[in-house]
Amino acid sequence: MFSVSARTQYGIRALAYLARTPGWEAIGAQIAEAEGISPKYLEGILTRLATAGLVRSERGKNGGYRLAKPPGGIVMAEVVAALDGEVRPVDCVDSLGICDHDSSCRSRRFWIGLKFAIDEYLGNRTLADIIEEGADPVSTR
Amino acid sequence: MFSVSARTQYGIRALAYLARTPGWEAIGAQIAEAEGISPKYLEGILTRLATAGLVRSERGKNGGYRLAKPPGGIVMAEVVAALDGEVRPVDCVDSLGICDHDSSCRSRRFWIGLKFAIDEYLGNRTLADIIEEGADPVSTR
DNA sequence: CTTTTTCCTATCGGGATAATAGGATTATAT
DNA sequence: ATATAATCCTATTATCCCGATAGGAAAAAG
Repeated sequence: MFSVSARTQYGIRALAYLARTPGWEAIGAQIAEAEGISPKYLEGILTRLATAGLVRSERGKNGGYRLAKPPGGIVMAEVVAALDGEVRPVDCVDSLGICDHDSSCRSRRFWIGLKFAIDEYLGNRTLADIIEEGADPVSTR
Repeated sequence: MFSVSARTQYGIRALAYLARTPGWEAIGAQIAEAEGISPKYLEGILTRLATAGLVRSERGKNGGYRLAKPPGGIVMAEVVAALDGEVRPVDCVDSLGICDHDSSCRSRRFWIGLKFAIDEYLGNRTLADIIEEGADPVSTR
């Protein structure tokens, strides 16, 4: 339940690799090789991350990918949204009129509450929390 | 992302129906009819809920299903686990040795943290929170 | 012993995911 | 210019899971 796609896991690995790399830049093949990800599949992942503004890409010789911001500015909620879409336990979380029991639906509020809980967690962690050594992420709050 | 299966949504509807029913008992066909769920598919759902001890079933004439406990005792975390399994963002949350970067893996802790956040939310809501009218669930805590 | 109900097993179609392939585009360097 | 090295784009495939369906077996009541 609530399992994360390989795409998202690959994406986080790629971002973490970039964050560890001098200048935060590398070429796709290099990331794929180092992280053991299918190069062609990784391409699509990096494209999504670039579209979301988390990564910058440059084509042609001497091209490659680099983090668009420092790791502390890359919020995990954005990463997840870029790769697997917004957190949406049920379809009616953001659009009404899907079922006939409209806005008084109790379970809808239940799922919206879950969405908030997840979004709050993901919104308060950054790539820096993932790559840094030491205590648990944001344990100091 | 993090979408809930139709199975779980159906299951919650069925539980809510039982909770609203006098004596908390009804037959499968009746629930399916009232909630607009495929009867045969609902069978499997109710079987799962019965196996998990959330619902009691009785076969034969005058048989049917009933809640095994009062709605306030049916924790949503159990419901979700019975229908879609435990919350497990990544496979390595409860078993090590899946990847080679064992227990020092930072992203593993990240996902475990997310699991805890979800489990805490689901563990603090019951069926009673879903069926009752009024304010948001557990807003009084 | 008939009826009513849950239980068990098997199958099927659709959709998404992960992966692969081939080429088109862009930019650098020589 | 031209070769090279990289991202970008589009399409295809294989596989798995889910939602749904079907047919019957088992059990309990009357």
